[in-house]
Amino acid sequence: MRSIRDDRTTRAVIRDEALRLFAAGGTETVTMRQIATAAGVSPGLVMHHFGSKEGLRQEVDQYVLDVFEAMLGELTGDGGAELLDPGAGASSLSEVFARHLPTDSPLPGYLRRLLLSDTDAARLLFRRLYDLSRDALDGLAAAGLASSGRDPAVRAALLLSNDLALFLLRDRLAEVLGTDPLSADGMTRWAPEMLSIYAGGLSAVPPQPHEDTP
Amino acid sequence: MRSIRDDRTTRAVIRDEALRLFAAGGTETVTMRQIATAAGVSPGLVMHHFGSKEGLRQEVDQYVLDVFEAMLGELTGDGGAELLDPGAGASSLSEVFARHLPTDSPLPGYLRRLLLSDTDAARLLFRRLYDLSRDALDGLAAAGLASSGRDPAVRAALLLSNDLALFLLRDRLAEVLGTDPLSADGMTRWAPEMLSIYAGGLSAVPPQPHEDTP
DNA sequence: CAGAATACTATACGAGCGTTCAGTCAGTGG
DNA sequence: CCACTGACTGAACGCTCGTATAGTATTCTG
Repeated sequence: MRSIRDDRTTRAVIRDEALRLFAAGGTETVTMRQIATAAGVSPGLVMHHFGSKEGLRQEVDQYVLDVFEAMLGELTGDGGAELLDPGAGASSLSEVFARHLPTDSPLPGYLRRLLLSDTDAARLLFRRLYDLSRDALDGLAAAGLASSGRDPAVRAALLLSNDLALFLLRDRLAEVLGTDPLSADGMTRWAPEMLSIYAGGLSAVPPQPHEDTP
Repeated sequence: MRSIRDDRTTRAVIRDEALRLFAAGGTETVTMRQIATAAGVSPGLVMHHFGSKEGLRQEVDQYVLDVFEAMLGELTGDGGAELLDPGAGASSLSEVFARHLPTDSPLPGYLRRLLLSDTDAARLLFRRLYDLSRDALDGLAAAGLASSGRDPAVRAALLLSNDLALFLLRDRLAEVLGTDPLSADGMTRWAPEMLSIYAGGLSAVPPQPHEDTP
């Protein structure tokens, strides 16, 4: 599967193919032989580089975690002030990720499986995201842009949960809406609706969309 | 694993144990031998009753779908008028399911795996839920309790997605909140926060909780 | 350029998988 | 009482899995 003019090392190619296959089918279902074939090498070489299937899985895990952590790093520090500002750029985790990742990136799919797996990596990642959500809510509350609610812990969890649902149900949502919600087009449909509810609840009448930026 | 005084047929016991194991570990990971052992029978008997592992899987699928469909049936027809009424009973799918299922029921877990699997059963079920969500939103809009939003299709999908997130992220949410969000206690924390946002957005100051019903 | 290290392949092994099959046992109708 | 049927067992089959190992190419290094 290696295309001509591929600067990655063979080791990186194997890791990337494993990531892609794991994201599509889960780590249990994908076999070492499938990974080897996809990478264009022998099964033995996969063992040579990663020691075992578990070793490969852990390395892919760490790789994905590092990529997301780098993205998350961009969000930290601004206290989530971008949220609730329809004119500004990022307004949610999903949006940030969607902007930084190509549409066909296997990372969202891998993240989905990782988050739902019963592993320490999943727990750590979710805790990290939750803390981020709490900080963002605190920032919004301090700026007077939102209330922390009666139960701030639950409210932060709820906001995070709503956001992650876009990831988890991506395929199902794409089917009923006819648009991938993580694509650019999908985001322009999804984000205003979400922001409208967050701004004024379900009863509020949303403003008319404007075609051009004034 | 069969307890004394078990009125179920052996076939039903196998089906139930398979459901429990499938919910916990996924259909791919669980082996016929594990199922047989859990049901207290030989592997051959599982084959005898269900023909193949795939046959067993399909029967469990259908069984779970039937149970959920029965619950969904209770919701149909009222147009979702219960929603947004903090005093009334059901206000979301999650709440209905949580009320009808024991805390340790394997069904939510099975539903989670089913919904995220790339199967026709998953597509059909999600479509069914989505239609239900659209009907509920229409009902709310007709009753003047909510706006359909700028993009009703997206708004209905968003409400459904938020609701299902509770199912999908149940374990992770329980970890950070210290309460299972699908338990009775968890619901009394979660629901008011959700309703508050739906009623007035993030900025609205929530009313103080009242200990007794006046 | 020799030699060591590393990249890589081919083959094989044992374990565990879904499935098959011959046979035992209990109940049932004629 | 016999023949038949469905429930059920236990051993075995063929296959695929992850992994080990021996050996060959390639690259690095002094």
